[in-house]
Amino acid sequence: MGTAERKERDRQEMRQIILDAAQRLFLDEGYEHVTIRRIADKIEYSPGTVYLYFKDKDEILCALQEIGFAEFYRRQQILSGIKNPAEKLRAHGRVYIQFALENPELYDLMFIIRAPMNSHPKDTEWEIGMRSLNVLRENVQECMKANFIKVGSVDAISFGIWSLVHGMVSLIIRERIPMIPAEHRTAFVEESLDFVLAEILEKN
Amino acid sequence: MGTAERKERDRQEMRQIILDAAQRLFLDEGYEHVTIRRIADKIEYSPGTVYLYFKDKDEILCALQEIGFAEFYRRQQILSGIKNPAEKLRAHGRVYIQFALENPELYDLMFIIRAPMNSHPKDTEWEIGMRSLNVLRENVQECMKANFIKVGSVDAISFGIWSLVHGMVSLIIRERIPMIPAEHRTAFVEESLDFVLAEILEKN
Amino acid sequence: MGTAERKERDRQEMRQIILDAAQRLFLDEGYEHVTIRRIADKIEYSPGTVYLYFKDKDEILCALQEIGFAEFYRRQQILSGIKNPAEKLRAHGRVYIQFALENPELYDLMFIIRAPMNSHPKDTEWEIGMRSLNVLRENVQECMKANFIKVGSVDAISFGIWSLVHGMVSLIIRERIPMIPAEHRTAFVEESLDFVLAEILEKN
Amino acid sequence: MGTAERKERDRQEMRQIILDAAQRLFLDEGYEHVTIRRIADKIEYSPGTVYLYFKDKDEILCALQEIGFAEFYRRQQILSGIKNPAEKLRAHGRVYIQFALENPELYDLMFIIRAPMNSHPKDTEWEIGMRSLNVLRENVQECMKANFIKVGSVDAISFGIWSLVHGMVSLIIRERIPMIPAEHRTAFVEESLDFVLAEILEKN
DNA sequence: CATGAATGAGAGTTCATTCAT
DNA sequence: GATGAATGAACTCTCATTCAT
Repeated sequence: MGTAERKERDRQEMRQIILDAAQRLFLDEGYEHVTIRRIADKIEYSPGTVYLYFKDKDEILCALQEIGFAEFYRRQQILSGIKNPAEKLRAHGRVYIQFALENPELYDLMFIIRAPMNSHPKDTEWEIGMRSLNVLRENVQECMKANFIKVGSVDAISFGIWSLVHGMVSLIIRERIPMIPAEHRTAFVEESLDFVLAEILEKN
Repeated sequence: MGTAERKERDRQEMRQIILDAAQRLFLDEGYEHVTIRRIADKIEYSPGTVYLYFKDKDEILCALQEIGFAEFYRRQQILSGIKNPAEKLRAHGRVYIQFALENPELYDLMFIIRAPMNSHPKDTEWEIGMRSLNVLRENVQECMKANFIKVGSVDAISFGIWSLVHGMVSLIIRERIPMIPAEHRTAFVEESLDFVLAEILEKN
Repeated sequence: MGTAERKERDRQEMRQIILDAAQRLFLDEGYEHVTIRRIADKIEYSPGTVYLYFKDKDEILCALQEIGFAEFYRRQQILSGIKNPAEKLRAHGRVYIQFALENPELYDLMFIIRAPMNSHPKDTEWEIGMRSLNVLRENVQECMKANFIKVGSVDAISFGIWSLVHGMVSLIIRERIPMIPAEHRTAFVEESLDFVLAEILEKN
Repeated sequence: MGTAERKERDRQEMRQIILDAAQRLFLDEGYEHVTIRRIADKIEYSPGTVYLYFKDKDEILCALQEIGFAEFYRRQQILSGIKNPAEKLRAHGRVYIQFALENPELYDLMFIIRAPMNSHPKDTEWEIGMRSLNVLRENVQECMKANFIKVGSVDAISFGIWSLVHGMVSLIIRERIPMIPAEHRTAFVEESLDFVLAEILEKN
């Protein structure tokens, strides 16, 4: 009875092909130019075919978002090996930045794009986003317990740190920092991050 | 030769009228609902007329960006009255946030939107943006001179602070923080900002 | 040669399954939502399969019409138990109305919809419809014989009565009588029917 | 200042051209085949142009309905010259039938089509329809006052008469009476109508 | 026999832009 | 200088139907 399985696998493959095409279009032409037609053209199928695999445009975007969130969460998990919470927080920041700059189009979709969570998700969708935020909150909490951070509320601090890294990568992704040559980007960004985190994390 | 001058002045007036209408539409209906037709309707001219004053839609958006940058710069200038550089930096952050949250669509256009500077100047445009960044850099430099900040490069620190505030407001504007109820927003944001700046600015 | 017979019987069974599903869709979702895909989904076959049993969508609609006519004819037959022709005529009207209001989408298909008998028989089809009309004609004829109706041609009278009930139910089905609240519908319709029939059927 | 007027007149002319094309399409191809694109093709304009004169497809249908209701009402008004209410009622029926058979596509739109009064009208629209119904009700009332009709409620009787004529014409328009050759249609229909009305209207 | 992936045509609608007046 | 009617290309989405497997 491998038939049903094969069918399902084929289906998933086709979904993936569509998602890949959509993602490419994001990179090449930007969010607002991603249309069902263009996706269909890119994969050399008819527009109708896309609808066999995705209910509508939103579903495609949501699927891409989920892929992004899953990958980001996966990267966060690796951090759990780091015992020192301050060190972990610094690594956290670098992981965030690295993820964003390696997958700018996914990051854009997840955190920048004008939310396409019109119809269905809102909950399921963001739950998965919240999961990642919670990992950060826990990290901050550990830092507080270990006295690396002595004042402030967990939420405010977490939001601050998140904003810091989000601000950096979104200025880069949306090309608002022409002053930094591309080749120094990562170094520059990490310097900024290190500076702020160094100030926040007191030597105890 | 007053005729040519008058003509030019009339022309500028009309451009302003169009830009005002466009800006109102931004505020009232959001970026994606701004169409040439709607702008024309609002000023009670025909769509064709708009094209007599602006080459295309992009040119209107760019002009609006400039208006935004000018207004933001104006607000920054007020800060020059504050003598204590640390205090000034804190005020700087609040001014930034206030500007963004009061003019979310304009802010979006200036700092978030996928740049519509496709066919247009790219440089002229950003010069004006850089001017504002420089005001921040100077403020940071003052803080370093006055020993409020003891380590780090001016550029990295400036970028960090900018990223922090940009990150906060852009997460809010693009609705990525469902966890904060709208009424606590400003307080929460300022708490985060104060926390980070307090850590950065050492008591000397 | 039982094989051929079995095949034919299987074929008829499958046709019936498809028609049942189609009819359910009619009732549940209305004419315009009946698509081949939905029918196929409902019976858990593929769209292609439907085409093995029916040439096209029209053929399904025609088959449904026939089912409708058969059911209506069946209901008419029950009337033959009523001996008094005047009484029978009144019952006839009520049966008609009841059938229509109980199966509005089917009735619509049979008597209102722009005929889907485009490519199809036109005659075979309507023969079966005529059969029902003839039952009415006979009833009218009986009434004339029994002196309940004293003047007029059978055809004109039959057409008049048919038009009356068809007019009532089709105004209702196509929602052209906002003035009657739904709960009084049946009562109101029967009042109208009784009035007209009372006038037509003289007390002899 | 005839310019504004001319503009308005041109506009109305274009609307009329569109409406005429739509009406033709109704006749030639039936309601469900009337599409914006086909209308545009027929008048040799682009689809977008149609939207300059009508908000959406519904508005076109509603405009046609209104035209139909207006014309029908106009014809009803002529009846007011007839003093004898019984005679007037008979004329009323003939006017109704004549209007329907002379303008089958309009009639279809007004009374048969699955109501397209989705969004806006419902009220404005049917008010105008009700106006015509009221003319009938008044006629019936006059008949009752003058003792041509001795029993029954005005509403039930009016509904009965309306249903009768509506039933006749809609069976014809939707081609459910293949048994009558087209050339005898009017005569046959009037015979039926006269029969029923004769029974209803007692000689007093 | 049955599948179901794929299509092609077409639905309604929107909008930046042009051009004859 | 201003008009505004008109366009053409684009959009998302639906569906009857076909055909290789």
